[in-house]
Amino acid sequence: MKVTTKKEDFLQASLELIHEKGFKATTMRDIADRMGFDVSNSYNYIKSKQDILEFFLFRTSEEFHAAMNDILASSYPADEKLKQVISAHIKVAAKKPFEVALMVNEWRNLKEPKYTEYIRLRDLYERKMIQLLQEGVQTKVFKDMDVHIATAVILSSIRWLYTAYADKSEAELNPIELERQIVGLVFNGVLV
Amino acid sequence: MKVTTKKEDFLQASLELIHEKGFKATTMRDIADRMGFDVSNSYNYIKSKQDILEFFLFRTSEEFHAAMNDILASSYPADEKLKQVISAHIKVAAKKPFEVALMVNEWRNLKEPKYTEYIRLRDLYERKMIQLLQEGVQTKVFKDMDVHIATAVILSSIRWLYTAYADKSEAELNPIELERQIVGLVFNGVLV
DNA sequence: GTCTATATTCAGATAGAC
DNA sequence: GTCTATCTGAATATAGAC
Repeated sequence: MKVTTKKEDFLQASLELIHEKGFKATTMRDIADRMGFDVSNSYNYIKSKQDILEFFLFRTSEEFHAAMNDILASSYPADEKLKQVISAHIKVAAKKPFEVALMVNEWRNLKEPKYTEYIRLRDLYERKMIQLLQEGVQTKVFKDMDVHIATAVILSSIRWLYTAYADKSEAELNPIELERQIVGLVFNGVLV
Repeated sequence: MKVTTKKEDFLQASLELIHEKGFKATTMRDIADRMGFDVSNSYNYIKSKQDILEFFLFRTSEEFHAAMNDILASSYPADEKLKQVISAHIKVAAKKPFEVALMVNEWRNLKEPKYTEYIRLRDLYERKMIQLLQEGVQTKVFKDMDVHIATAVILSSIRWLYTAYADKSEAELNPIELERQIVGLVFNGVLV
C-alpha cells in the first residue's frame, strides 16, 4: 500500500473537495473538517488557500506539456502524433480526473501573477497543437483546413474526458476503446 | 435605438460582470457600482443574487432546447439535422456569448432545487443529441459508432464557441466560414 | 501538531427615511 | 428609486499556549 505524508493527504482531500464544491465554495474549514482537525492546522501544510490551486494546476499543466513535447519531437507523421496527443489526454484524465477537472474549471480563480503565468502556458500548449496540425496540412496528411479553428475544436472535443473518470457512477470506460472511438471521429468524422 | 428598462440594464451589467470575474467573485456591490448606485438599490430589481444566475441560465437553456426540438421534428436526414444543430450553436454563441459563457462556467453555482432542475435539462438535451446520432447510424448516414461517446465529443467540440465572440480582442469570426470548418471536421475529420 | 481565541475583512440582505 | 445605517454571518489567516 501507498505511503503518504499528512501533507499529501491534506492536498488530496482539498483536491476532492474542490472538485465536489468548486474552489470558491470550498472553505478551509471544509477541508479541515474532512481531515478531522481544526482550521488553523491547515496552515501547517500550506501558506494560503491559493497555494492549493497553484500546486495542482501547474503540476498537471507540466505533465501535459511534457507529453506534448515528447510527441512533437518524435519523427512520427502528423496523424500518428495527433493520435498520441489524444492518447495522452485520455491517460492523464483517467489517472488524475480531479486534477484535470481543476484545470478545466478553476484556473480562473488564480490570482496575479500566477493567473497570467498560467494563461501563457495554456496559450503555449495551444500553439504547439496548431504547429502539429500545420505540419500535417503541409505534409498532406491532413486536409486543407483552418488550423486555428481545428485546434480549438479538437482540444475542446477532448476536454470532457475527465468527467468519464471523475464520477464513479459512470460505467468504467475502457480507455483503449475510448481512444479508438475518439481517434475515429477526429480522423474521419461521423459520415460513413 | 433599443429601449431598455432599468431592470434590463441591471441584468445586463450583472451578466457582463459575472462573465469577467465569475459568479462567486462578483459582488452585489460590484454590480451596483457599475450601475452607479448603492448596493441596496440592486434589490429593487432582484430578490437575491441567485435570481440573476437562474434568469439567464434557464432562459438560454430554453433557447437551445427550442432550436433542438424544431430540428429533431423536421424531416431532414440526420446529417442535415446535425449540421443545423451546429449552426444553431454558432448563432446563439455569436448573439449571446455572455449567456453561453454563463451556461458553460457557472451552472455549478445554482442552488437546490434549481441545480437539479438545470442538470435535468442538460441531460435531456444530451439525450436528444444521442437520439439524433442514433437515427443517423440506423439510416446508414453516419458510420457505426458509440453514439454516447460521439455525443460527448461533438457537444464538447462546440462548447468553446462563445469565446470566439465574447472576447472583442479576437478577430471577428465569419459565422458562415466557421460553420463550414466545423461541419467539415465533424462530418469528415482531419484526414485528407 | 493540535487546540482556543481572535483579528480582519467582506459578503448578502433588510429597515426605514427622503 | 435612492440613500444611510445596520444586521448577520462567514471567510482567510495569525498568535500563542499545550
